[in-house]
Amino acid sequence: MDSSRVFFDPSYHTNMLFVGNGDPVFRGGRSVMNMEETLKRRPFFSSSEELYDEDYYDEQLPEKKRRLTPEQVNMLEKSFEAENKLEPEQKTQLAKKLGLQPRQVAVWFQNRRARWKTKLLERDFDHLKSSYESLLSDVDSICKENDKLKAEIVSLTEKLQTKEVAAGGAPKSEPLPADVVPHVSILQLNVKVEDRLSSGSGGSAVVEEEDGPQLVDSGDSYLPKDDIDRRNYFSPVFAAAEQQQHHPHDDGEPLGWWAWS
DNA sequence: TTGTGTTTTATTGCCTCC
DNA sequence: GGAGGCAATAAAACACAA
Repeated sequence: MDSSRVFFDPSYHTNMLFVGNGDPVFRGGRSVMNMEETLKRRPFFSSSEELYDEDYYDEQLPEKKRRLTPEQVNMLEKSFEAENKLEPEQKTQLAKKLGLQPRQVAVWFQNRRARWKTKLLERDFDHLKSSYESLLSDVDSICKENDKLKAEIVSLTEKLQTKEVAAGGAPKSEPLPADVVPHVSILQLNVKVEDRLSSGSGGSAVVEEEDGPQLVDSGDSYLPKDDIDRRNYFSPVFAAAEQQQHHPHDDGEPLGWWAWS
């Protein structure tokens, strides 16, 4: 066999290519080539029919991975942008056009969908995290406001009592029981948070997106919209709010929702 | 140059759909 | 049951700091 012969391993279902001595055509380095260079250095790319030519096969040699050229990737990206799933006919056409095996095109799309999904999940994570942080900051300011109002109530009650005593006679009004005030504030908090979730501006982009649950590239998300009570996502916030009511000066990091198991 | 972390290409095994 | 999708994973290719 000609030692300079280029072939690929059919058992691998790819066009992994090696010269006859078993060395890959481009060993090491950064094999970023344009199509012209590719065709010069990869005779197997010159005709897609050759990819199916049994004479090109040699089953005994090891296989190596081969990166796609920027041109191939560009074309695949464009196809993916148009439609992220491949019809069989489109797969065959694309494979022919790019000088690849249909299997490679399918694999590329599969991996591309996986990368896309990862990106979406990362974005959802970021949105939820910032939404959570923003809610937490609301909780903080509401708690402060609550403390202020409680102090005001105490002060006004005292003033009232003083006036009643000064006017002669026993005070008619009793101070509010201490546990009443926190309940009021939690109620306020829930109302306010719900307002944020349902209002059109200022809150998380995730919960406010108008798209349905299906995954469409611009503005889609893995977060369900209508079918799940949104408060389920934020229930730990409410719990945190209540906890903060009871232990408002606890030090240390709040336990983020992303830390749940 | 080399060690190491990341990205890309490809396989495997399981699942669903027709 | 075959085709195609996905998750998990392997391993080559690549990037980059030391």
